[in-house]
Amino acid sequence: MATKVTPLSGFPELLPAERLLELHFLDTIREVFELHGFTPIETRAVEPVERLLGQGGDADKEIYGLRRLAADDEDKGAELGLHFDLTVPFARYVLEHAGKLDFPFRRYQIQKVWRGERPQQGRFREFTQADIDVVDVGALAPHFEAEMPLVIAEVFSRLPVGEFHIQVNNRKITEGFYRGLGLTDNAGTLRIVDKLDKIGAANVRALLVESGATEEQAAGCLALAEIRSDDTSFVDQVRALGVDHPVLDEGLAELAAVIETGRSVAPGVLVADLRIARGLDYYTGTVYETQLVGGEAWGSVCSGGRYDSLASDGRTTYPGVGISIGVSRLVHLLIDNRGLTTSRRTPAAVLVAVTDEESRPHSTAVATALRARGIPCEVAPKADRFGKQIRYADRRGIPYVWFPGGRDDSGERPDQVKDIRSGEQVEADPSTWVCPDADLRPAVVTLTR
RNA sequence: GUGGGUGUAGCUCAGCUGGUAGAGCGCUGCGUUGUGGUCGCAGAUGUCGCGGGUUCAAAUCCCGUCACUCACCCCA
Repeated sequence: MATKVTPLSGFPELLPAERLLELHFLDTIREVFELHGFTPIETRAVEPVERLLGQGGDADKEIYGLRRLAADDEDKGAELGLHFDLTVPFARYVLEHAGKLDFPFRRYQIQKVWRGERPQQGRFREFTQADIDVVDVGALAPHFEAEMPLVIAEVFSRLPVGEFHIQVNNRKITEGFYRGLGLTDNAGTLRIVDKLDKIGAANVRALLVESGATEEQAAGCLALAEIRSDDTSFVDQVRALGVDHPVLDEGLAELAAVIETGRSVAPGVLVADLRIARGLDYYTGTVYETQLVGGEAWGSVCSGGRYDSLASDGRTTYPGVGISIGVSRLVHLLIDNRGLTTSRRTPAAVLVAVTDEESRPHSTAVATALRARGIPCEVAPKADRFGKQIRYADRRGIPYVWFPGGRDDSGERPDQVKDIRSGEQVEADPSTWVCPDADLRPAVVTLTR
């Protein structure tokens, strides 16, 4: 069947060089997560739809349903859906395996997730997230809320992402403030205020009034949303607005603690920003959002928050806090906007040339010797003219070509290896030859355009 | 789901008010009997998204459809 192949919207695929770049990111993320003692798990791709919809029950989460094509109408069973994040499956996992886990339980999880929303720049239907979470039994110590973004900051400091800001807010601040103002539709208000960056203060004010707020209440919401600071001075700024509510007090204290810890451990990374509201609806306290400086149009590349009642079996509640790197969005942003890629489109550092098919075993032996010492290499597929074999390497970005020696009229000739970037060619022995560490793996590079 | 834009060579695109398909890059070969990149010469490649309509004639005009894309919603 010769059907035309076309891309599937929202299901991106990378070419080899970019996939190598993504793997570099994934390797770095995993390494830092493990350095911080997070333990790996993987959950199945599907959950019962009922669980995915959760307590909220709002069906507009754009969940992909799953069913057997051969299933007939009677064959109902549990309805399954692909998970749309890693936190909900994790909460279920904790409940299911609580008896065998050690609390507080720190885990990391790097997997694909699916959302049926309309794709756009940086928004896919299938994408990879890298999550860390900590859950405990009954109560969760607040210092974990400061730890999460600091781990992320360490990940990002090892990746070529440039400058970034992790913005932190606390849902109790907005909720307490709105209630103190006399506004009851917390989620609705938050949603409108969240558009501030996009549509401006005047439009937000108009929308708030349209939704039933008074001019004074709208002004209050905007004033709160304007507040941001990289220290705890935001507390006084909020106090100055003259709104009082016990939930607001709680939120201010919690956020102040997070910012204070952040300041002492990694100055300049965390910013209290009282306008940020995004994130899933199960967050109950601290929420995080991360923007790359210059990449604001792509939205947050890393978000999360604290959830107090996501995992509960009725008797025991396991509160948690977590944060998730949007690996696909981050990598695509850097590829598309900053021309990031890798120095070659294969892991191979060396191409071992083949003189003629009779001597292919010699070339294979060279490759085996190199691999034994951790040097990635491949043997030329065809005993072409050396010019063509060099071009084969050049196309792929392989930096070295190995020429096997042998016997000719002038006697025994040693192996030689050529750096095809500089043209330098030297005699070499496959059991001792080394290349600079920088050449061993594909390097991250920026395309000059 | 709603609204806008776009579908022509592997890629980026040109092709006016209809006259039978082009450029650049890339690719293949040769100059260069085993050492590439530059340069020169030669060459290959298209159901012009799909279906229908108008017409002597459609990539071009009309209708439909599909896909991609941007925005809204929502979010990594």
